[in-house]
Amino acid sequence: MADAVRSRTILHVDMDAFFVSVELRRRPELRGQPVVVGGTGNRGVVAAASYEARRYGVHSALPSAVARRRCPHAVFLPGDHELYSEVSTQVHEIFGRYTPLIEPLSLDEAFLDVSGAIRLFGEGVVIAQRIRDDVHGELDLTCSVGVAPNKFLAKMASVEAKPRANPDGIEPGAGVVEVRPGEETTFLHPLSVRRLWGVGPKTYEKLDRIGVRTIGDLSALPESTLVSALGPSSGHHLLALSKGIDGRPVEVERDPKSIGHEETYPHDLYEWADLDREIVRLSDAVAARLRKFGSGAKTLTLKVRFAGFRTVTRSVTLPAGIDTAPEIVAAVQPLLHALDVSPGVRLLGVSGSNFGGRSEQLDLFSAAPEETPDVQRSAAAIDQIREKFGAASIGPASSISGDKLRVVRRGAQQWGPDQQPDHTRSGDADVTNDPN
DNA sequence: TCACCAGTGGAGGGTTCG
DNA sequence: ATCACGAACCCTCCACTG
Repeated sequence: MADAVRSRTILHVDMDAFFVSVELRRRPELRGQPVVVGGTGNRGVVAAASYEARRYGVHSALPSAVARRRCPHAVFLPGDHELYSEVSTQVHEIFGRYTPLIEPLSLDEAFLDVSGAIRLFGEGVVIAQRIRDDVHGELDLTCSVGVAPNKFLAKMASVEAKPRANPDGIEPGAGVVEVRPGEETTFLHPLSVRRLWGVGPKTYEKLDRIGVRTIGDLSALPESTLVSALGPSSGHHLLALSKGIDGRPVEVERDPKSIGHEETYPHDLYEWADLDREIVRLSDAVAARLRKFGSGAKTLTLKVRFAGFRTVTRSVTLPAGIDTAPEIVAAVQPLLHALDVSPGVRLLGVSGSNFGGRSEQLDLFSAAPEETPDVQRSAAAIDQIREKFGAASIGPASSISGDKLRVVRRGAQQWGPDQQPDHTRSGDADVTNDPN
């Protein structure tokens, strides 16, 4: 049983400015320039910034409008999620040469448990360097790698390994940084608590109020103090992290616990006709993904962000899981209609959780086709058509916009509404109904 | 019948992450 | 002076059950 606590070697691999770096492979003339990938519209955000752009204070999640002001001469690119996804798969293929224990964190980050690969390939830092060489040699991309006995420390180490941009210039990074067993506190304690996983602006504020600024400060606190400040779960967890303790395993496959879609509109919506149409679109998208996942959702949640940025959620839980658009609309639409939308709606979202129900029941009792309700049979037909002709080939009639006979789909908009062509003020509800 | 308790699950909001 | 999207997790309140 002592084997259960045998020490591990974990890598955290983080691609450098991933989306931008992928774009630069096909736009080499832009190398060395400030380049920004992300939402191009006024309500979008930055998804990735080149290190040249970071010198001007442009970083991911920054509103595009602010980025444009800080760095007007930057080249702004809309982003190509599908391409990044493909390249990410190629990067993971390289990881797979060294270990099957890969936990993707996002398209550009992953944890690797290489404990079992050391005898074959060498120490953690050796594997880390080989991965960097493979990625650079084969894909023309660079990455930074942290090596440590657990996930948390590996992640912290990879940040230290990264290049840094400041107004004066760009410092190249070390590429690989290792935190060896025994060095945990020396490495961690001088760093700001802000760097801890789970400490955002709000938690930092709370910690700052009780005089905690570095991870060392936090580690010296009695657990009871931290628990009363942050709650039992976070308190316990953060204290462990501050001591370099993190027992979470690298998890290869994690089933999602919710599936949802949300969208920010280029103009606020006021008309029920528009809102209902959007509810149908979002429900249809969620339903399709639920069916693909092979499970119904018992809890459906509606999310509404009003023009003033106030956000509310409303949810219902049904006795059985559902996975078709009409059923989801029926569950979610009344939630929306119970709200006062007169302030204007900036964002709508629909999501399903609490999985279970339909698919399993169908398996259990294997209903005869003629007993299958119409909604489910037509949903299956829709899935087949989309399989053959693409996702945009078919959609609910009520999601077709009035003026153009075209299924309204904006699946590509990942980082906010696209740049709007100067809008024709011809009877568009969201424009003409502005109360002012 | 009442007061209290523990456990559970829903609802709604908030925070954090990439 | 403007703030995406998708998801996970946490907290608090509340109703119900025994």
